[in-house]
Amino acid sequence: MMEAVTLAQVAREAGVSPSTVSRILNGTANVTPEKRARVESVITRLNYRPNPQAQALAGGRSLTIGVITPTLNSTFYGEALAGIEAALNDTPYHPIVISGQWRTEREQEALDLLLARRVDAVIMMGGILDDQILTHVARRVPLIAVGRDVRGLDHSCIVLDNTKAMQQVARHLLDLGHRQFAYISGAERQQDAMERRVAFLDYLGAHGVTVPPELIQVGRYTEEGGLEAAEAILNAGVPFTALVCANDQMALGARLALYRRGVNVPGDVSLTGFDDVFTSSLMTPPLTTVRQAIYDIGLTAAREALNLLDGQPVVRQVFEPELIIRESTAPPVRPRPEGRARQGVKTMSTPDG
Amino acid sequence: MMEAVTLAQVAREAGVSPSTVSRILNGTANVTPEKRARVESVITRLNYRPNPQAQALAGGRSLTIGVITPTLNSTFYGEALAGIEAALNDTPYHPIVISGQWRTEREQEALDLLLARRVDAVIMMGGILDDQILTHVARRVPLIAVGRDVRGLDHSCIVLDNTKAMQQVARHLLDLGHRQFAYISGAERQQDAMERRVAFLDYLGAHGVTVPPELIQVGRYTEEGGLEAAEAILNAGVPFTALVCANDQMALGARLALYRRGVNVPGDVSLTGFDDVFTSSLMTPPLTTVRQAIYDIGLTAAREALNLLDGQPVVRQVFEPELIIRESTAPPVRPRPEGRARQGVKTMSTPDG
DNA sequence: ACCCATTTTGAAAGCGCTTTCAATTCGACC
DNA sequence: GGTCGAATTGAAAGCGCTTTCAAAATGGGT
Repeated sequence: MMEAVTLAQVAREAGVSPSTVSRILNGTANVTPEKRARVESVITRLNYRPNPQAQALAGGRSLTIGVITPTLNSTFYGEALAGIEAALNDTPYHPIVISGQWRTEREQEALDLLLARRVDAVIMMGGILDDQILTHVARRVPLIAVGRDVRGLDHSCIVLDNTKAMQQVARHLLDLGHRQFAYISGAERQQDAMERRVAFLDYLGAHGVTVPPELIQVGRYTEEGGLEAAEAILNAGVPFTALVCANDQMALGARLALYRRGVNVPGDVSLTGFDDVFTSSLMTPPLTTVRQAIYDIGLTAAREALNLLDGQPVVRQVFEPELIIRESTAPPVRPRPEGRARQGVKTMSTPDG
Repeated sequence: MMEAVTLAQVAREAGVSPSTVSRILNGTANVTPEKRARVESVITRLNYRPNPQAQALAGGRSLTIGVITPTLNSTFYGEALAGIEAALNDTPYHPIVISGQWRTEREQEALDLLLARRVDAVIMMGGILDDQILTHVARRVPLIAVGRDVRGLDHSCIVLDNTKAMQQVARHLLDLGHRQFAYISGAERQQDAMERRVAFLDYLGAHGVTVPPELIQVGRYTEEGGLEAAEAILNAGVPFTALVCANDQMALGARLALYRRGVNVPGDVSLTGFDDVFTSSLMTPPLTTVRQAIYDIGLTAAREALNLLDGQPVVRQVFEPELIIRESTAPPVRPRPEGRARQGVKTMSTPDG
């Protein structure tokens, strides 16, 4: 709808060859200051902006970085995206985001699409695609994995120390005096879900506490999943004083389940999450959780991707978790006799005293 | 890192000219079935995928659609993005998203970037950029505005009937018996924030109810803003039984402020939001709000953009709001004597209060 | 069988840029 | 002042595709 200015026009206008303009644009070679000034003034006068498609074609680089996120409408991954965007902001690169929907075939499609688009690098956030496929892709294009370990791509992984994180949660609750726990896990095929569950149960075990199998439920990392899992746990009829969730979203769902049963948080049950999604600080009560510096993780991921592109060495990054204690956890106060609760309300009972 | 297959290779392999392959790819002209079959088999055998950059350069279209969203980590806009992604999914087009951060200069940058990237169309979600700038841009590239009216671009706007929506909220609360209201507004420079506030106050006024100015606060559409606004309202010392928020995010913040003051929802105060963000159904208590079919709005926006690209006529779309009554609203039971709220006491409301 | 109007096809010219490669200019030095 | 190496510049060949344009193949009619 409007003729765009081309490099050739700039060159003509400035009385130099296209090559020279290109060199100035890319800093590829020395140019007389006088000519440089001339060209630059023409560029601003004409408001010239190089055509990325042409640059991509001629330069063999698309100047785009593909990002695969599990979902677009999540506060958690959204913040990672914000970090990536910020990191790329003053580089010539640009993110191009596709969601994988937690589905293998969708992730595969996304990957194919990105490769077809000739992205210069790929950032894979989470995801359930096989390590094997990822290592294979990594041979074609620089790849950074976020929130998961990929066998054979150790350097390009950015992960959180899930084990340490869960140990902090467990210790916090143990310190408060809790001995009866329930646990809501993420989808088991996701690596970090496994890590978190194992870390939690092991730590408890090491301190002489075991969790009854009925009180361990899978919540698929979603709010609905957390809600259903919490209901299943409440229905089990086994007493517990602390409910630990493998992420904040499930904690939110669980919170509603507890609310509906009239279970007071943290009065009757202490509740914890994982991630420190922004809205967790606004829950009623604000949620005790483990902070993942997800924005920074996104930032780092993008920077690492750029390093990879530069041929610079990258190194596996492990982010340290930070326990954020808010108001959803408290000592297990009053022992509450079984069956005392209002009608229709399943009750928790007696902490060990 | 791996030699990509080119159209020329396919042509050679299939014993036809590049032009023919191109024609088959784009359906630009008839081709003998026999040749078509031959070429297609070669394409699948070689797993050929056209280079989008080359297509863009030669075809004059970049096959991308620029999307400007206020922020990347919002459930609300995230869902719109999901809708856009879905709509574009089986078209050759692809979204490229930039966030505007509610800042004029940032939005302008985003727009410039998209134009520099030669996007074929632009979808502008919300935003505070001048109508004038947008109409100007719209002359260069097809533009769809979401959630705002742009003077002179009526056809390309997709909006919600904010007035009707707020009237529904007001009526609902009025019907419940509320007469004393407080209101938390969005940032005033945003069009819909104005529309909602005016609609709400006017409707109330028409029914003989006025809202004291101290009970009208601006919350910038953010959670923190909502929290602060609610505190200001509580500090005003003027009694009210219903707190109406111009979006769900502010309602979430306000909820926390109420919780901290020991104000029971909906026992002491009824709370309403706007948007029906996914997590609103999981608040404690689940939030009464107005549903914007934001995913569908995203879907529609993308389709309209495609229509615009096809040169087809587009028409202004007005989405109908739907009041979603949940548990955060109830009749105003006990009149609350001034200043009764317990300092520092946190009470959860229970369902069957 | 022949002619002419259609279809189908291929050759070739770009799209806007980068990047050799070779030519030109410059400056330092003898 | 002339020579040589280094620095600067321009011509031209692509990058992988689309799209005229004209040539070749087809087929219907007589």
